[in-house]
Amino acid sequence: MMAEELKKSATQAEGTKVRILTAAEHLFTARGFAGVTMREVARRSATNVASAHYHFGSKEGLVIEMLRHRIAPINAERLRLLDEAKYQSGGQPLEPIVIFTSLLLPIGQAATGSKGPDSRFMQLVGRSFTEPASFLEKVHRRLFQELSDIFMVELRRSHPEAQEEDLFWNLHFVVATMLGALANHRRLAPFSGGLCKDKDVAEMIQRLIVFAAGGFASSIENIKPRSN
Amino acid sequence: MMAEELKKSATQAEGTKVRILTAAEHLFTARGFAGVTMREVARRSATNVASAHYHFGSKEGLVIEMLRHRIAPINAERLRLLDEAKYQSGGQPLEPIVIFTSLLLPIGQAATGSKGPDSRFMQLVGRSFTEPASFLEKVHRRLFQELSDIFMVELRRSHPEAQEEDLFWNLHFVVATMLGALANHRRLAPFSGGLCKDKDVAEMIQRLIVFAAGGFASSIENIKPRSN
DNA sequence: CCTTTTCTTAAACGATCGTTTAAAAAGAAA
DNA sequence: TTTCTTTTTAAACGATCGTTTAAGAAAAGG
Repeated sequence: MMAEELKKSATQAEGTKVRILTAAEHLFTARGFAGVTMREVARRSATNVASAHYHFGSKEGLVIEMLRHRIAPINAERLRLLDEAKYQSGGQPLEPIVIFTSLLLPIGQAATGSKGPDSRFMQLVGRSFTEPASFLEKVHRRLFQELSDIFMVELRRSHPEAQEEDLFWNLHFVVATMLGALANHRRLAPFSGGLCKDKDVAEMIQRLIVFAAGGFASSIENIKPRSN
Repeated sequence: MMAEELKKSATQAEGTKVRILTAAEHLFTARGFAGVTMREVARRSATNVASAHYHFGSKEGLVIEMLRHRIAPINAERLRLLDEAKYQSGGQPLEPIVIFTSLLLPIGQAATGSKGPDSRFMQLVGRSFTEPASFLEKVHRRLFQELSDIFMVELRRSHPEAQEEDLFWNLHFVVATMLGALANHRRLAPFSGGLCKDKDVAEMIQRLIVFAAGGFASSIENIKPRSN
């Protein structure tokens, strides 16, 4: 190989990796990690089973890379929105609803991508938290620990008098609400008798932000009333 | 067989069914539906693979029966608490937090069962909503449709002026929060740096009820302010 | 050109899956 | 006991899994 590691290396084989990743994403989304075989991934990406092992080492490696490949841009957008809000507030603590908007909006945008309503990918992300596969814990820590810390700092700035424990619990609940709503939406919507439409993910995100901010405010205030 | 179908039939074989169900619950909880083999269930329950097929027909049948066997009592307790609240209110519409307490408390009690903190079973319930297996949708409808309708009636009585769509969306979010919090707790708690303890499920449920009620109230009021 | 590394492929390996078969064991009814 | 049904068991069936091997094709470097 050439010594210039910095070059994009979009030369060859990179196309194969992307094809495999895309096929894997669609298949894992539809049928789960354990429900998809490497042979199906190979067939859908028009490659070979050994090729996927060559590029990703194992099925686990493929799952990890697929998640990272998709989630990293979403997290980048989250941090961008948060920085933007911090800049606009001019050093003042952010309102919780602004913080949660930065956290929730990008995942909604990702769910309403150009290529149709691929809201099912959100089900895959939610699933990655409930799947028993232990190797996912490392992925989650690598993908979300830093993000969690950064948002926690803003939450603390907006509620300097709150107990650390309460802030954690309620951020925890906000994330759980987001994961639960996005992951379970397709299964929960039918219970509304068709009133919760499957398509309009954007509307759901807006409602979700209001709900999460309301739950957070209610909990913080009920436990330790604001004094300022 | 005898003609008395009403007899409890606790005679024989019933013990085998229970042993298989218990073993299946523990294994499915630890490693998911696709991650557990019928041979493992047979070994753990000290039976034979063919025995499980004799009693439950298939692996799907075993999963369905295991879920029903566990969730049915929880739903019964939910309805009992709701009836009790309705009786005590004397015909007055119930406060949303009372409705949500009836909905959320029983699942917390089930998670703090006598045999140690089997909070992992809640992860299994949450997983059953994100798993791709389509046969689960029928189970969910059978187990939760009636419950959903009953709780929806009480929500409507407590908010007669709200739009049907808004009520559905926010009940939807409450359930999603519950599922998300219970299912993801073990994966989310580490992000708090150990502040969210794994053991105290009861405390989490109490916080969850406050959070859910607050989110619900905030959403309903923001969309259509109460006039009475 | 030739050499070396990177990538792709067909074929096979060993293991394990859900399910079924057929016969023996256990229980209930007579 | 004898007869009939219900339950348990060992063994096997056919299919499919993730992974590896080994050889060839393609690309890169000289």
